[in-house]
Amino acid sequence: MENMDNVIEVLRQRGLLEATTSPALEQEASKRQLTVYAGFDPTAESLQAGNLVAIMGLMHFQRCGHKVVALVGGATGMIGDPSGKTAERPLLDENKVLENLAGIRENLERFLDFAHPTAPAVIVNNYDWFRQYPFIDFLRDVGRHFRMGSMLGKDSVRTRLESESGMSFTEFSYQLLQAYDFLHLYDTQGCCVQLGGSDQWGNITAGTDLVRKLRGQEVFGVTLPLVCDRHGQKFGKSAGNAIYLSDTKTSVYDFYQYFLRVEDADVIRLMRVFTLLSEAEIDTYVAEVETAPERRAAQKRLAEEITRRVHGEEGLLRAQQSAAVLFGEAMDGLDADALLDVFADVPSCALPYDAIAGQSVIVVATEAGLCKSRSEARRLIQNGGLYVNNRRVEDVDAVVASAWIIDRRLLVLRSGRKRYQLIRVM
RNA sequence: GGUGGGGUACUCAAGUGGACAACGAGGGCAGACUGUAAAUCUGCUGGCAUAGCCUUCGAAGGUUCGAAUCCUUCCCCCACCA
Repeated sequence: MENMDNVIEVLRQRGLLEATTSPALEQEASKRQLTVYAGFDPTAESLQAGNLVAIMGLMHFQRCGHKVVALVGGATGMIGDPSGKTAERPLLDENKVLENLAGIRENLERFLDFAHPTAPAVIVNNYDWFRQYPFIDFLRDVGRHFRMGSMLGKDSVRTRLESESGMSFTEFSYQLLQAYDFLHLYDTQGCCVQLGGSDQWGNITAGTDLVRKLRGQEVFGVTLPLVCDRHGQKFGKSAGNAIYLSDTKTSVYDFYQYFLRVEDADVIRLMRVFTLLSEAEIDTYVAEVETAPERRAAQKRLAEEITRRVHGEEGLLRAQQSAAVLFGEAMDGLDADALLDVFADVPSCALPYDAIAGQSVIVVATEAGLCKSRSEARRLIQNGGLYVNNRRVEDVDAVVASAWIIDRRLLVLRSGRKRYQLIRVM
């Protein structure tokens, strides 16, 4: 073990511990190497910032010398977890799940060591053990051990039954599937801890109960707090869109910017949760936020740490360069080559020259994807929020002059103070 | 299967024959102020060739000069009963 710290204590210090099923877990954690698992839904080809909490949880376990298993819910993802949701969601099909699995593995490799000599991380897909499990057998082997009383008592079930939309049997069965996951991992991997968000409590205890009944062994559950901003909004959403870990879904630039824009009131807590910085170091940022909040030193460090972790040193550097140019000195002196280089990760699109020069700004902004519709572009200009090459567009009927196109190759559009969209001329 | 209630825009939620592209709230976007922060104030928030036109109120038909509103059938949800 590279690090003999007690993982439960570490989680507690970092504000990552919500609850455990038993205080005995803390003693176990310092006595022996445990195997812990956390589940991830393969709803997209990439995990989201919201998944970072669970990922960090696993990472701390591994750093404290424990074995970690990332379970990708190929089967359960086809069902849909009702926890924390007010409505059933669309079911995934099998091929899509397998596709997504590959992307999720890439995300996780940034945080977990899959080649560790004594405590390697592994990924499993629960579709592998559910695919061939006949329904009747499952009901006889597993279903028998679930009592209606406790199933109906779960928060996730109760709130849904009380809601207007109700709940389908499919969703109701979800807790059996997740409980069986735990049993399966206990049998095959010796897994004795499940990690999850606080909304997973019901599903986790379903698993610990099942293992106790069938194997007579105590296994543990750990829940992590739901990370919200100070307004109670779930972390990891920007304008309603999720922030993804893959640069194909969320550009490195946007990813970096998301963390850079974190409020003062949230930044320290997020640092504890999402970085490995020591408490002493974080303390220096506490002082910074107190005395010189306008420097945004803590935000910069947070964005730096997490972007480096997810996108590597290269990605971080480009995101920082882009930010320096866009929000710092004017871009006037720079030619297209320099700009394109610096803005490699800023959202951009490519359009033919004729689709830009001589076209109205409204059309170009829409074609470039900055605005969803021409009406929206028109409104944006009327509100004084549309910029071309950092110059505000005053006239709704303005036309893009060919002279605006930098080196005949690049046009910089901006909505408001901070949303940029580059157009590369083909 | 029966009875009753319900399905309206991103969400919640008004509207029960014309003044409805549809009140209000939240969210979102933009402007001012700032520190790429928060709070506050202001404007916008279906589409388009924007003083006009087109498409939308679960779906499809119908009545009417005119429907989110009335009728018919169908789909889905909720509650109680069986």
